[in-house]
Amino acid sequence: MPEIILPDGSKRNFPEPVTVAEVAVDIGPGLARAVLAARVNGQLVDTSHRITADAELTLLTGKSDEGLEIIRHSTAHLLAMAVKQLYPEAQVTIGPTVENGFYYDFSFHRPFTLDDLRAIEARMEVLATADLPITRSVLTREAAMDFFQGLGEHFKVQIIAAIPTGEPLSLYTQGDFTDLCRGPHVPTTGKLRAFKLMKVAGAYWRGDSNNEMLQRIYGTAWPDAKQLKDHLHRLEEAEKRDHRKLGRELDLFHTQEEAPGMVFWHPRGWQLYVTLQDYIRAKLRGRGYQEVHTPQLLDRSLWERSGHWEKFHAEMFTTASENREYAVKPMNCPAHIQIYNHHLHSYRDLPLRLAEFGSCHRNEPSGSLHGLLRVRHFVQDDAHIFCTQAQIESEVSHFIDLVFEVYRDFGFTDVRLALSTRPPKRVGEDTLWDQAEEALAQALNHKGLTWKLQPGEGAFYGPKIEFALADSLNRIWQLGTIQLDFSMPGRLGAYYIAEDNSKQTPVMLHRAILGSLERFIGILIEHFAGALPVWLAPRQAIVLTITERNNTYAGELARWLCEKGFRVEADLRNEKIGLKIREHTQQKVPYLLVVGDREAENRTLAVRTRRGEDQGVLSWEDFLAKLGSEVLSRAL
RNA sequence: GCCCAUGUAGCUCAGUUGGUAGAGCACACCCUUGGUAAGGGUGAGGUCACCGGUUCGACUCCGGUCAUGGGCUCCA
Repeated sequence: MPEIILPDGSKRNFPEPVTVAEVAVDIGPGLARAVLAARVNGQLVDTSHRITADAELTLLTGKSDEGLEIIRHSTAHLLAMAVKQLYPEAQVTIGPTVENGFYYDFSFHRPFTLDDLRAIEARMEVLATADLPITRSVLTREAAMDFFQGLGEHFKVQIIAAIPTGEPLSLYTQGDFTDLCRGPHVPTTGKLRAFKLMKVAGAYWRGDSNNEMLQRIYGTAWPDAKQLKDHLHRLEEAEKRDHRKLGRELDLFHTQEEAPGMVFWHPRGWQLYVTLQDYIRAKLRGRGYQEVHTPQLLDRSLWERSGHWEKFHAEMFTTASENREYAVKPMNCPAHIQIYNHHLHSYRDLPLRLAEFGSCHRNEPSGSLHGLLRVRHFVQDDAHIFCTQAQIESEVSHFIDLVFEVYRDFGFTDVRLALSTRPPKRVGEDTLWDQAEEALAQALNHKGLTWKLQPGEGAFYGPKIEFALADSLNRIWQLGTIQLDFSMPGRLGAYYIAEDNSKQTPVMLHRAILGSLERFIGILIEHFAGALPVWLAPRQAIVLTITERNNTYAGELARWLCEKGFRVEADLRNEKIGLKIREHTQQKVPYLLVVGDREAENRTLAVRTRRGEDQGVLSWEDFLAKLGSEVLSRAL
């Protein structure tokens, strides 16, 4: 006699055990059609699940996040079924859901082509239309192993072998296809109506680069056709703001074959770069930082002492000259320690904060390069803080404040924090790691911040706090970091004289706010879709003439604004005003200042924004004041 | 580094069983001096990524290299 409590608190009584599907029918035919799975007393189950005792029940449809997950997971099974029907020799492995969709990895003797993908998708459509029931069965681990052994699915056998003995395993069957799966799944394949296969890619079995390369097919799936269409539209929009495309269109930078992973900054891109550097310099002012600059090349022996050579020499660029071998610096810390070591320090000197726009080169794997977001030459807004154990928490705390302030200036308010702790391969005593991890956690907790623990993700020399943010498309980017280092100062002989006249090794904090200027600019471009706020825009305004009669006046105006400290150009070409408006709007210049005979006569300018708004006719001084206040307030 | 795809004019792209290349935009010159998202005409511009092979002949076929793109792995 189960009594079922629904999420709205209402109760329904049944004389005997009922399935989830039967409850849905009891509530209404619309829900009966829409229900995909359910949560019974917190447990996710299929609609065929029989409820035998009193229970809390939530019916899941495609409208809920959980329902959507189930749709995607079931679509992955549908994909595997189609692949097995078309290519019986293909071996199935795993098929989880991912953001916006799913993938399924197959082992196959040849790569899947785009034609294969189309054929598979067509077969999936057929199987979905056939509306095959999806049924669950439970087998012992041994029986399941025998079953997949019999099918010749060796990867599934390996998966089962990795599951602890004694656990019963569930299998899901639809038509002639059966897959090992925890479930739940939609009741029939007909519930899968809006999906699309997106791409095929390689992926290592179990994510290990020593293993076989599998064929991964990615797909997207949604509750209905409209949501699928919207998703595809969002992808198109994201493509439009790709920083590589905008970098070319806005003439900011380029890369070329002769310097893979290294950027040629064009005048406008470099203007942005310098603006960012100036901004960071201004932020460091008054916070006790001192800017330094160190060599690009340092003798190999220094990197051996720092420990980097052993761990990273394959990714370091080297050069030899006059019987010496140098490494192009991949990071700045050993160089900053040299500056620290140049003087004898008292505990009274600490904390000592050395900042550098540190130019670094890392020979990243060729396959990982990506526009400005993953490069081989980049400049970090780097700094190293030398301090005592006791000063760690306050230094970390001040840094967190600084990071939040900086991100807010760019309009990023959704900042996410993570604490990464000791990795398996590391240097330093565990007691040091205990203290270091504790100090970072304390700093976060004392500020009342929420943060995520990332066990094993720390650097080899110390734990770190990572700062990530969400951009206008809700994509997450990791930017800033503060890392504790109990190791390198000791290895490179840094010390200070403590209050008791003893020699002590300082703690070093590595920290960056933007991370690398290159990467940050890439993120900014995509976040703003190229329409940078006035304070960042390479060209803040452009003066457009109606006829060549107005050239002298336009030139005067542009020069005056430049002298006042703004980035303004004049477009004196013999072209129609419509063309000039179009071109500079596309170039996303914030303000277009139109001057014709009327404006020249009255010494005014007609203001139009890149968004097409007419802001009327202003005097020189009024426009200057407007520009000035927007730059000062960093208006977005 | 691994898997797949791609590489033709500054940009976006055509080029159909192998016979040394086209368009639009951009560029140059000329006409036009026009008031808020493309005025008109003429012209110039390519070692078809690079190297090698097959062939009488290769942008086209084959092999290799490099780069780019999408993933995987990695990311001090």
